[in-house]
Amino acid sequence: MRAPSSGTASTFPQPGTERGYSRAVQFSVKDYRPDGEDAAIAEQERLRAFRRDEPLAPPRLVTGVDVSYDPASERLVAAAVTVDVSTWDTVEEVTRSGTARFPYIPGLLAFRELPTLLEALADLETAPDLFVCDGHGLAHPRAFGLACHLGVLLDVPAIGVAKNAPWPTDAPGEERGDTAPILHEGAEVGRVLRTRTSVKPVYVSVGHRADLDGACAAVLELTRGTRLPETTRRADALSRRLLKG
DNA sequence: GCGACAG
DNA sequence: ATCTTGTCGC
Repeated sequence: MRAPSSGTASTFPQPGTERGYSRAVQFSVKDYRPDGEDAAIAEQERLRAFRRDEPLAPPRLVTGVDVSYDPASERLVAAAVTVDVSTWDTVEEVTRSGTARFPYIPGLLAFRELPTLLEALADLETAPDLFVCDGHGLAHPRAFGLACHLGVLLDVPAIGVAKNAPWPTDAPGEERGDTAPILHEGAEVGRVLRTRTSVKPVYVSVGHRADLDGACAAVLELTRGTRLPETTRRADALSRRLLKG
């Protein structure tokens, strides 16, 4: 499917059409901020048509993204860390500091974090095989969480790994690797995945250009002895270190 | 009306 | 998201 012709006065980016800002992600956006909650929801529903499913091959370069926030200053710091899964080395880091211009509203997290995050990602020099987001993808009330949003705007493979459930789910078994489905109207839109035996599971869902089996396999690969993916941990550490330090 | 609600 | 250290257990 192609981007819709902009006959209206939409200032929103057309997926996959932006060029020149970054060699890696080829996307630019100065101020991606809908005017209110209804407009934000409409934007999610507009972009949802561009989301695609694709088999995800075992990735070598994986980029974890995360955003830290300081309520006092209303300052955001976004970080992205690319890890070479074959060596466990960090091969690239980018960060960006910004100001919160959209409130945190459950279901609309992307509008708060994406502007700063996209600016950080524009500095990436190497395109990874997969982006791992700190939040949901398809396991979202409108089936368009942060991982879908980021994936579609940049037209890159992306998955969501959240620390909390989007809605009540069954619990997986206690062993690492055990899963339970995240169901929405009978369809499996994500998976509760136990990444460490007897430790609270994570919530995995596809964002864009990935499949759930491949997503879960990648997450298990990235969680050797930790609950959260190594990519997420490094991005989190980097963003909060910059926020404070 | 009230509470819950990815980060 | 953030406020916050050590501590118990595998």
